[in-house]
Amino acid sequence: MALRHAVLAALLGGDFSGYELAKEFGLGVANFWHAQPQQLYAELAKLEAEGMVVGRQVVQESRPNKRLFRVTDTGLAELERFAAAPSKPSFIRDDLLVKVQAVDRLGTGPVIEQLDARAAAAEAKIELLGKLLVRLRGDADEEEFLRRGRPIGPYLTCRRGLAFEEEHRDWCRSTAAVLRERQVLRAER
Amino acid sequence: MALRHAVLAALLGGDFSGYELAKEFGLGVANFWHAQPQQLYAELAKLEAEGMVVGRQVVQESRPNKRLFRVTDTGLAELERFAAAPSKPSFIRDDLLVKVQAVDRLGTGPVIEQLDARAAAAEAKIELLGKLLVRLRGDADEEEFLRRGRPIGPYLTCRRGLAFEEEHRDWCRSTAAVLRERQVLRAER
DNA sequence: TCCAGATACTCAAAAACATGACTAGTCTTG
DNA sequence: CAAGACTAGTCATGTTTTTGAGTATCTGGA
Repeated sequence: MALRHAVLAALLGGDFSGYELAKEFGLGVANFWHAQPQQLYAELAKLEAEGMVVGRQVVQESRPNKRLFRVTDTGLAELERFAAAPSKPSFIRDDLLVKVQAVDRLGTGPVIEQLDARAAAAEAKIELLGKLLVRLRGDADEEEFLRRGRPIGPYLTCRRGLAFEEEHRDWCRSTAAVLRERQVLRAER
Repeated sequence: MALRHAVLAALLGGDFSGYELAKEFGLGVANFWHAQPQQLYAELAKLEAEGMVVGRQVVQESRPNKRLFRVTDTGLAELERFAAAPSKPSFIRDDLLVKVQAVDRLGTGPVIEQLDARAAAAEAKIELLGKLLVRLRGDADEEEFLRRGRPIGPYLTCRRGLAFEEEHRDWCRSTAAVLRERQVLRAER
């Protein structure tokens, strides 16, 4: 039920085509929701049918035409309703954690490799999000921006994404270190 | 495709019935996967049909009989295969973050309330996980347990869950504080 | 003694999410 | 100048996850 709201929330940041929206979902929006492009096209079509967004054709030369979508008052009202309704709790759901859970009975080599890869991926994302934060707040310093800057929503969700990635990286590193040390100890006996 | 592996990994910790497994999924396993009881019963039936687990009837007086499941060698081999395959990246997907994203154009009151509620829920879970960690490591101190304790898998995933909840709580608190301060500033103007 | 809650499951349906294949022109880079 | 990536989508199918309702017995507390 919430993909639609994620789309509406993303469209508050400007008018986007399905294609552009997909790119947003690859970066900023990825901090709170994840979806394939096909899903977005489908959802936009539904939202338009329900009057939550309106699309307008933009004719382009030298590349395919596109349809830009804008949130309507109906859509904004729906978001307002959604914001006041209770949220469901959020969980982690992660392949790699399943593997770590089972690590006592499994070969640890591949798991350690994947932990390293994940840590590196998280590190890259941290860099990216750091830059995104700077871009979002312009030339204000953070404290000042938090007090008065706009838009504040995307900034706050981005901070959450950043903290998540940092935590993720740290856990991957320390877990890989623990498993490595145990490998060494086992080899010694 | 990974629920089955989460079930297998959970069953490594001992033999469980569907009902007991559901309780595991409410606590320790919740740190890396989430599923409804109905899903678990269905998955266990499939896994049994495929020979990944075996069930045995346990007759009980004064309460319904149950079927305990154990992972077979086939199941363990499947876990091994899974552990060596590449993992998909993990994302956050959270209703509340969607609301925060849109907060510039919405009434902030309900969002702040929900942030407070979430922070409190996270705090409660932190307590719980703290206790679970102590129980898992017995009387060893943490450093020693990480080096030699067993089983280490559940301990490591539990640490991840704990770090996640702490980060979540902190973000909820600081975000609520930011939004409150901005409300005050807006009222003053 | 009644009622809520725990134990132990089952069945069915709907919603959400993921995957793969396809079209078709343009722009960039080696 | 060819290969590959980018723009801008569509269509179909399959899997996973969620939601709701139901059954039946037993225990513990007001």
